[in-house]
Amino acid sequence: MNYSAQREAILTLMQSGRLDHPTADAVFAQMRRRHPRISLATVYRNLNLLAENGDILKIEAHGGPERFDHQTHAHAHAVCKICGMTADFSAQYVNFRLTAIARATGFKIDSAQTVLRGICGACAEKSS
Amino acid sequence: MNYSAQREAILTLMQSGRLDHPTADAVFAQMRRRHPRISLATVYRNLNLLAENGDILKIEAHGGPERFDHQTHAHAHAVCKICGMTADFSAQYVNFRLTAIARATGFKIDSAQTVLRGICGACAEKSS
DNA sequence: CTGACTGCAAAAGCTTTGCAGAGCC
DNA sequence: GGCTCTGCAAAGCTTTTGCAGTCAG
Repeated sequence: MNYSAQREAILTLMQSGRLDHPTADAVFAQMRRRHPRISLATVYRNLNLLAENGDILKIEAHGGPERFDHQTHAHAHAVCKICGMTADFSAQYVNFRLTAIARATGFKIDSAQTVLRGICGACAEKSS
Repeated sequence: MNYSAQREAILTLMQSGRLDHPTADAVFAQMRRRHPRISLATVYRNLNLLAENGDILKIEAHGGPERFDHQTHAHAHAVCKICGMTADFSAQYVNFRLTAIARATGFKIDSAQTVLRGICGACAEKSS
C-alpha cells in the first residue's frame, strides 16, 4: 500500500463522485468534516500526486482555480463562464488526429484537453 | 477610434507576430522598449480588453501564466511542459461536433479551446 | 531507526484593483 | 467638465515550499 490514510481518503472521496469537478478548496472543505486536522497543503499535495498517478484528472478551468475529476477515461469539459459549473461530455464529440499533430508540431504528445466555454442552462435562464 | 495610444501600440505589437504566444510579462518587457513608462497593470488591462474584443486570443497554458495569441482564427495549441513553448496547429486536426455538444450539455457554447500537453522537439533532444 | 507523510505558516507566482493624476474632446 | 486611460502600489487568489514534528513498519 503506497497510499497514506489521508491520500486514500481523498481518493475515496473523489471516486465517490459526491463532488462534481471540485476545486482543491472544495475537496479540502469536504475532507475536513471527517479529518478536521487535515491541511489545505496536504490536499493539494495529494491531489497532485493522485493526478500524476493517473487516479484522477486535473482539469483546466480557464480563468479560475483548477478542478479535479474522478473520471479518467477520455472526455472533455464545458465550463460555464458565469457560475463555473463544469459539465462533461463524451470524447466522441471531439476528434483528434494525434499522429498528424505530432508530425506537424514535432511534439511528443502526452495528453489532450478540450475545454469549451459558454453559458450553462441555469445561468442562461437567470440572465434572460 | 476607441483605442488609446497604448492599447493601439499593444495591439500593433501583438499583430506584428514578433512575439510568439507571449505572456503578459513578455508583452510588458517588449512594450517597455518604446514606452518606458508603461506599467504591467496597463498591459494586463489592455490585453484583457483586446481579448474580450476579439482582437487577440487568450490561451490557456495549463500550469503556467496565461499567453496571448494574435491569431484569432480557429486553431489549437500544443504546450511543452518543460519549456512552456507553445506551438500552433490547424483546427483541421481537431473536430468538434458543437451542436451535438450543446445539445448534450445544455450549454450555449462561446468558444472552444484544445490544448495538448507534451514535450517539444528541442526539449526532447536535450533530455535524451 | 528510517523514510514517507503531515500541519503550519510563510512564500511565491500571477493577476487584479483602488486611487489619484493625466490626457483628450 | 466629463470621460477614459494610466502608473503606482497594494491587495488578492491560488498554489507551492521549508521545516520540524509525527507516524508506520
